[in-house]
Amino acid sequence: MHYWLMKSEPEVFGIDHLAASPKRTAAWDGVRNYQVRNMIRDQMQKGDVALFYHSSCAEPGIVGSMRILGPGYPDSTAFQPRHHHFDPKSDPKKPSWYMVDVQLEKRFPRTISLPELKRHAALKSMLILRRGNRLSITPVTPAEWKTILTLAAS
DNA sequence: GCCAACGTTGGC
DNA sequence: GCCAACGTTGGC
Repeated sequence: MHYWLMKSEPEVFGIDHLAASPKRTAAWDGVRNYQVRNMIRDQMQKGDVALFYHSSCAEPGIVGSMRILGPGYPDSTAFQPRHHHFDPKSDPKKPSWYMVDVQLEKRFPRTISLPELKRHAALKSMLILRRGNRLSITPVTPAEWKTILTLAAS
């Protein structure tokens, strides 16, 4: 079992969108970075859990938690010419990109903001806080996960 | 809107 | 394989 943090812009796909999806479930598609692709394709599995992070918005921070419903599978949006995530170089017989199904577990009662994350010594190694980090999915340690759930409930 | 940081592309 | 140019991310 792995712990993850997954970033999304709330205006594009935020926690409200996931909450409003059928069964609070959606495909996390559109990943177009090889490091992130590798994590989805090679590591994600049913039973993993993930934090939902809002980026590029008024209050960046962690807003909830999700379940990973199964292993990664080919990202079909890469094959659709009119889709804005279309990638003509992705061959359906040898897909370049992968996505994963996620289900909203909990919307936190408050946003754990980026400045708050930075304040906690226990979180100082989080990859999301590393300068220049641009990966939309990053692994989280069990200790970080626990700390964040505690903060969310406080 | 600015800009630092990083990934990708493509000429050589 | 090098590396400059370019595009994207994301906080501020």
